[in-house]
Amino acid sequence: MDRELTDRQRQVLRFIQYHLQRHQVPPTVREIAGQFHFASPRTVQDHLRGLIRAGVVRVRPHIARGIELLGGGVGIPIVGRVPAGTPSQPFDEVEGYLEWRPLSPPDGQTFALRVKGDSMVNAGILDGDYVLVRRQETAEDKDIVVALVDGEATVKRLVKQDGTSQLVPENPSHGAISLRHDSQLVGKVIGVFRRYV
Amino acid sequence: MDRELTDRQRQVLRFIQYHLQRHQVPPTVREIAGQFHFASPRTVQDHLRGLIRAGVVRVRPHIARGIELLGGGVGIPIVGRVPAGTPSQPFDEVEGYLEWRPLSPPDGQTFALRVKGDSMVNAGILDGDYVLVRRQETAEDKDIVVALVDGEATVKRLVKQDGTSQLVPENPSHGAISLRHDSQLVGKVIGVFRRYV
DNA sequence: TGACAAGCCATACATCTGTATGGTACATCT
DNA sequence: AGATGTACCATACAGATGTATGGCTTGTCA
Repeated sequence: MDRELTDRQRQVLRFIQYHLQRHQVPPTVREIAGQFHFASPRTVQDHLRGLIRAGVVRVRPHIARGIELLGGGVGIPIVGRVPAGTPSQPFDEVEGYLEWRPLSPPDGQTFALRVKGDSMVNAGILDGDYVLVRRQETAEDKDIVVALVDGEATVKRLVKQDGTSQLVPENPSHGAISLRHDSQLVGKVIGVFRRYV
Repeated sequence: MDRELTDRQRQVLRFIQYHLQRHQVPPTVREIAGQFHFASPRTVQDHLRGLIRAGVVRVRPHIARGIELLGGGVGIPIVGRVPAGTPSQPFDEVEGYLEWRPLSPPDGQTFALRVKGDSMVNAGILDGDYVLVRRQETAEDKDIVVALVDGEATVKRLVKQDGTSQLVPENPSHGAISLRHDSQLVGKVIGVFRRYV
């Protein structure tokens, strides 16, 4: 698997990406056929098989609109060079797609949490930011984690030293909290998202 | 339209959101019925009609999996209280869904850019972060913007004062750049995304 | 008490949809 | 010359799917 895509296959893949962005659902086999003026659904099957072999797509069998994109493509295009002039099709300078579906595999173990307070400002996590958290009960030294302290969820950096664990803020005006047995680790912060109104 | 949702309707909506996150596609009418142990697809139709009247959902007629969420819901669930115990069904404590589809309407005016340098650290934008940019040629005072300076894209805060415009970094060790006519404003930063490996 | 809405059920049907069978045309590589 | 792979076509079919018709029950509100 993971072979090169042919031109046609790339076109089909692009259309699937486009359809997903536009309609929130992948196209049916016949909708793809319609787009490319294929007279037979079989033709689409062939191309899909190619995409599957290349490892960029999965198809849930016997399920309507069962095409799933594996490599991403649902999101915001990441441009390499910023085109100065016309805001035309960015379709070509695109380096990839920024998305967080791969951050959230279909296991329900990823969630978002709104940050309260400024204890992590020096790590670039501000009040009101969203942190993306993957649920797990252990973490490495220096990981940024979410822990339950006195029933409240806090975001801190985990520092393991001499057999003890501490929740260390990234703000000189806050103190560290030693991770006691009653403080429970909820998960690891795998991303930060901030939105300007 | 835009009336209150009933409890049942809210549950159905939650399930649609959950299904979208999990499978990249909305559920079929019968998949919803299965989830709630409805014996008849008609029951789902009733609830869908309610959701349509409430304005939170659109249904593309006669199209498989034609349910479209209007208010968002494709993304990572934002939890209110962090459940300490079992990572069970997430779809009840969910406050909303973190997503950036609303940031990127299908007009191709939004793109992402990888930040180089630390000139905006004090605004919580670090080296390697992605900024989400909406293309526009003007911006307000205090907006964080992307501008082309000497052919390079930079992220700075725009400060308008006494009829002049300046690109001001959020880092004391960097200097401001006056926005000359040959420096071109590319767009406004509407979001920041950072991913921890 | 009666109107009304919410929530549910049973059944039916045309069409949509994934998938299979069995082909043709045209390049490329051996 | 033969094998191989890509790209396409015609047709068929079982099951999935949206949707309609016609009900039933329960609680609410006037």
